[in-house]
Amino acid sequence: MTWAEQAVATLRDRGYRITGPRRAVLDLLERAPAGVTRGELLERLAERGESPDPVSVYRILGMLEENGLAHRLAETGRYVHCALAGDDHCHHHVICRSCGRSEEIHCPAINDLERAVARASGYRIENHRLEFTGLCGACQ
Amino acid sequence: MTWAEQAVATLRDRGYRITGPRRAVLDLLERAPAGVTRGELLERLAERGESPDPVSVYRILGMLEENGLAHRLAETGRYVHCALAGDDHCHHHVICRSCGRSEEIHCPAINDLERAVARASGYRIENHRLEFTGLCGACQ
DNA sequence: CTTTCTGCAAAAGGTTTGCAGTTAG
DNA sequence: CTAACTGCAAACCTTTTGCAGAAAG
Repeated sequence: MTWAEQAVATLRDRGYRITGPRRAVLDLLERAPAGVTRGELLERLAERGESPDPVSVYRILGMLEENGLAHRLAETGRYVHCALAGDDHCHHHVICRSCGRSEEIHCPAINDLERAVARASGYRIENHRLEFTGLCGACQ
Repeated sequence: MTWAEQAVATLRDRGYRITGPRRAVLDLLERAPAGVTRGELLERLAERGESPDPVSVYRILGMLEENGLAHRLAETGRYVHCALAGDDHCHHHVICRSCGRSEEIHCPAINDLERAVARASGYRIENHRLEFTGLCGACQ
């Protein structure tokens, strides 16, 4: 079962309707190892012959983000799909500054860090966002 | 020596000119514990009777960011001033989702994490950005 | 059939660019 | 004095909003 298929199932479960534009965006997100900007998304959709309204693409991306299926990287502004890792879903990415490629990473160590930060700052921590930038294997 | 004074010295060292608008922005950044949006910056400048061109404020914020003196939080889009911690200058913040307040935090543990991530992903890591969100002491 | 989603038009907002005049050093 | 910075005007791009028609379930 591919990521896009799982995403479709998740959305259906939550009462969302599965439309052409939504399928297309999910599919493109799945195929884009470096993520995509909204503009690229529109271009690629056009290449395929599908041309949903730019406004719809906006709304779809927003909806996917709210549902934890997509994430916009702060560093580059590109959208990436998120692994469907249930509740331990979190925002950890490594991003290549040369080719833009990015990977979702798993780092349990962040929890210790979180606890330490909570203690030191007096904040009750609820969420976090972590992005590493550098060069991927191919670009070094 | 206040942060703004140090920042002025740093900029002068690097050949930048110290102008009215630049002083004003540095001063406001120093006084804003929750950071400021560009819009708020303009309002507060107006309240003080100074009214630099919005475009200049843009350019000043950009310049400060390039020089590691200010940082735009991805989570909120607010600008905060960065401690002048020489080369270990990095982007670690805790942000209160209720009042917007934020603190720069120091967490050496990130270096271990960075090494682990580099090993696991094959990327050569050069930089990172870490933001925790939650509730500050006063807002809990 | 009903509710949600899309497409379209238009507005609102944020950011960039180029250039002439001003000012810091 | 001279190079750097500001202010201004305009362009540009991104994002939002409202609404009527289409389509998913």
